[in-house]
Amino acid sequence: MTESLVEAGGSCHAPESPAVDSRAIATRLAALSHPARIEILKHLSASNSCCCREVVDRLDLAQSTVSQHLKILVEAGLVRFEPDRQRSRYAVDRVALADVSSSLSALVTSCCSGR
Amino acid sequence: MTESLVEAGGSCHAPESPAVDSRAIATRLAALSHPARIEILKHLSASNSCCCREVVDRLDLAQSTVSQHLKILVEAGLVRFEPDRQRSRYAVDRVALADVSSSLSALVTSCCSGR
DNA sequence: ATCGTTTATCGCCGATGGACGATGACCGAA
DNA sequence: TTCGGTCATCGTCCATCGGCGATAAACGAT
Repeated sequence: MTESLVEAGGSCHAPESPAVDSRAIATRLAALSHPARIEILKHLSASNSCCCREVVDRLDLAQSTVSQHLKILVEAGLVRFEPDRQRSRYAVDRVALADVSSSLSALVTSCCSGR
Repeated sequence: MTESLVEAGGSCHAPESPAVDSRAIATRLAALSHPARIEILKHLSASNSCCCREVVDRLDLAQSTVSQHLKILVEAGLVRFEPDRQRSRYAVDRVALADVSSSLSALVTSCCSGR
């Protein structure tokens, strides 16, 4: 299912090719490291169609703030953006989200079996 | 300002939700959302005993910077700290690390099946 | 046409993060 | 003792984040 980036069993690891790209995973985790964005993700996944306004109604944040958070999530590749006529539609990219999770899982696995 | 996002400790509702605490997971992911800290985790897991100096030698960062990152990881509960006489010993808390991973996994799962 | 709604973006500001050097404390060795 | 090495913390600087209001653009409805 996931890419086999982690060496299994072997204790030799390449010096310059890390099992997980620290910068890549840190960037995506940064997009997730805000409670409002987690809430947004949960709400997006709970309803099929989400416009910005809908999220604004749920969270107690200004519209501009929510729009900013949505933009961060889109730029991180975790949320897909589809400009409807008037209302933008936002939807969780479940594949990308699962990929982040598996990346972190790979990091943890490599940290736990790294010795 | 963000009180309405999460009711901390409140167990009055969320009867079937898998209790994905947005603030808790965001905090721990924040500790992981920096490439230097990911690198530190990888180095800590690769060697059984790691003092601060050892990490400084590998990463191209000042000693004070590395010490700060280590402190952040310790405060997040991801790294255990054991003051030796002269050299502090840092070690990955593999259980805590696995817990973060499973928390994110739970969030992703709830986002993917949350409809 | 105007009005109302939704959205993205801009500017601003306070708070935080991340980097560094300098400093002092601690400890082992000479 | 002194010297060298290690470490945590302090202060400073700069960049970014996170919040808001205001604004303009786009669109539907009237």
